[in-house]
Amino acid sequence: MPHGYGYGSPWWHGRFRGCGYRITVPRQAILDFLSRTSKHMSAEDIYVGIHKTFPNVGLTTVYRTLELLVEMGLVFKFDFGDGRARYELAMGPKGVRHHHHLVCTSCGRAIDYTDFIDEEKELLARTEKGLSEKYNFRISNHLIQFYGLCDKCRGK
Amino acid sequence: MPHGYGYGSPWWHGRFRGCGYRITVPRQAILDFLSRTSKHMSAEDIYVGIHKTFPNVGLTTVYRTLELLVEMGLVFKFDFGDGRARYELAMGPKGVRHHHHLVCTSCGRAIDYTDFIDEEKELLARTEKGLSEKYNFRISNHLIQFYGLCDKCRGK
DNA sequence: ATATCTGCAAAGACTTTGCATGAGA
DNA sequence: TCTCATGCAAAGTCTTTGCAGATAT
Repeated sequence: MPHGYGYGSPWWHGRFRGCGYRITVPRQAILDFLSRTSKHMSAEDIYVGIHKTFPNVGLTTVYRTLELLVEMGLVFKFDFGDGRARYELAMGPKGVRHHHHLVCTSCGRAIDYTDFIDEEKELLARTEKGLSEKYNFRISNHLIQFYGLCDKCRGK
Repeated sequence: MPHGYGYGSPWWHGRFRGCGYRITVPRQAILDFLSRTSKHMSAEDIYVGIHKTFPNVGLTTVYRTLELLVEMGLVFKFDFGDGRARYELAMGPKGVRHHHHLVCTSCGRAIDYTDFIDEEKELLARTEKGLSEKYNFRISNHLIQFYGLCDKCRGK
């Protein structure tokens, strides 16, 4: 069981304890919710999504938890240009699912794609190495997004 | 004179008239200001920057003008993760200067880089073509950013 | 002449902060 | 027990909108 998904503690419990962070109901609810979806959720989406089951969890806690998860590297934060941040789990049950986004500039819809990832990975690895050395940066992450009009919005 | 920089009208006058947009003092001031800098400016940076010379130009107009320029494709809008948008001219006097950004996640500083652009261009062209066909998207733009710690922030 | 543009003030939207209470280890 | 986490309310920031007056063509 690669990432510890089973009947015991979720795999991220150790990660929390290692950092001195507490395992609380809201944090479990948020991580559980994110692990059950493959969409890009806003803070409010998450708040609404867990509200039926956990009505006591406030929007503030959602924001604070997401900030923590992003800092821990468990969650990625995206900006699709509509003024609200989107979040998604960095790794799913099947491990890291490397992908990027195709964002419609008209309706804001974002599509995941995984095409060309292998070639891309190779170029990115080289680029990261080169940039790290040239600019003395410690690169930890990258973002690639394509913008355009989705099929539905092209007709307009 | 490739882009019309000289003693006559700036090259973008025609572009404005072609769209039915008027050439006004604030618009000229903002485009002129952006063309004199190579940095990534926030709306307020621009407002402050032109305020000495054009004290009557309000922040609202800066926002409205930037929105227009982005829509026209004359200006790119970026998000470096600190909650305020940054803008830069899409093309300078020497034509399009294709580059991407290296963003420090600690201090927010953004560095332009143009390394690996040629290889990248080729891969991007193929990727764009493939994605356009597969997802029926009309891709018009892309964004690539690397995140990490800059040399100054690595010491901390 | 007239449709567009502008500035000010106010509103809007998302996110963060203060602080007393509650809960995990 | 004792520090960390939470919820609520309020504040903070960036950005957008309404509207009357000004401006470009």
